[in-house]
Amino acid sequence: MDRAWFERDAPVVAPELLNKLLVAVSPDDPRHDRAVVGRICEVEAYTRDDPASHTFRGETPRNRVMFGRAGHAYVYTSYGIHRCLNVVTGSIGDGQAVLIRAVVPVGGVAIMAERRGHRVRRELVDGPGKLGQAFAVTADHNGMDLLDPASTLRLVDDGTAPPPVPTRGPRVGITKGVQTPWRFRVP
DNA sequence: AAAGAGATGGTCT
DNA sequence: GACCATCTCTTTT
Repeated sequence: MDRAWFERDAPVVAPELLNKLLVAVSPDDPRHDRAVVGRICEVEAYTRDDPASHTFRGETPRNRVMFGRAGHAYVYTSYGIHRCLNVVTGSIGDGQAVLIRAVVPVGGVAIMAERRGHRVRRELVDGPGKLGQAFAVTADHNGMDLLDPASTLRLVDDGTAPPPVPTRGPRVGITKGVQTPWRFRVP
């Protein structure tokens, strides 16, 4: 995946990010080979001139990386509890990103279950906070280059095409910009 | 099956 | 001091 691929507007990148792979490894974990893999099945786009976006009111210490290089991770803490993962898009200074809301587990399922309190497979990674748990996303991942094969958290294209007609609808969990249909899912 | 509330802490006003 | 890009558990139909 070329970085230029991500240097387009978030609403364009978002639907095309569907069916790409998210891979996380935990090198610090004493156990061997703790890789977790999921196929992205739900995303949301957030842009600068978007009242629901963290960048709507300009650059702050928190949203700094959203104004940085495309393909990097923007991790924020939601409701003081959850870590949510975004991929920065657009050009430097644009302040856009795509929130990864859900994946289909395809590898390391036992590890995800362990981190998630042994729930049924369907409930392992079907929300942004749950994804943060299952992939062990932390503030340390903020600003990480998701396109670097050496990164412990990265995006991979295994050749699977995005859905030709993704399910599209309003974003969830927001109070402003509710009408903008920038939530995309694999049908 | 659906609806409600508490948890919990950083960020911004 | 208010507001969250959420989740889980409990209570109510």
